[in-house]
Amino acid sequence: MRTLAPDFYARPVLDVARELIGCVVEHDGCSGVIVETEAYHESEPACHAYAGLTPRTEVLFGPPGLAYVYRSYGIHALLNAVCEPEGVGAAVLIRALAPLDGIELMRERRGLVGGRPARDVELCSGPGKLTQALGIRLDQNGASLARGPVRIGEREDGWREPPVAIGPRIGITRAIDLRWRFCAAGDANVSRPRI
DNA sequence: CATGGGATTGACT
DNA sequence: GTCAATCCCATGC
Repeated sequence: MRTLAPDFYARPVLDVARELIGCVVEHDGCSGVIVETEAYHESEPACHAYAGLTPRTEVLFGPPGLAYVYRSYGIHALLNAVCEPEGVGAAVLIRALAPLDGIELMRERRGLVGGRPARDVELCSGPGKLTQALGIRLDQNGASLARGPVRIGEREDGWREPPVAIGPRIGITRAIDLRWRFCAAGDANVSRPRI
């Protein structure tokens, strides 16, 4: 896989969020196609960087192309790609994948869902699910997305990106009017609520 | 130093 | 539809 260079991320976060749809995330024997993203920027209060430069947000303000991984609700690790030039706090949250390789390993990592093994569409259809399925943990915070262990790259098999649907971001309480969520239209792996 | 909220999920009514 | 699980860290006293 040809991984995306830091230049790709050193641009307006909305452009990167849209263009990451259709790219591939790879980690520890598993991979999937990105079908849902959200953009976050220091200028709006739903972004962690809105609070300024703190130990928590240090990576967000760092160079583009790094992984920003943080714990959500005390339980889930959420994967973001740091964007915009160094010094600007912005990132794209990876919210859902279409499973590609290592599906049985993903199923093992996801464990039982409703008392039975997860169906394919339950493996990566949410930001906490996909990190669990790929084995991405907090210790990957600050790592390079070009060099790994978590890598993001372009597909080389001629797959065409579907139309992208746009809507408001999910699960936040502030800046809920911004339509900064991007989904591969009609893809079954997009999390709820669907646009 | 204590407290409280959050970019979620899964189980249950 | 409701609700608990559970951790990091920002905030305030």
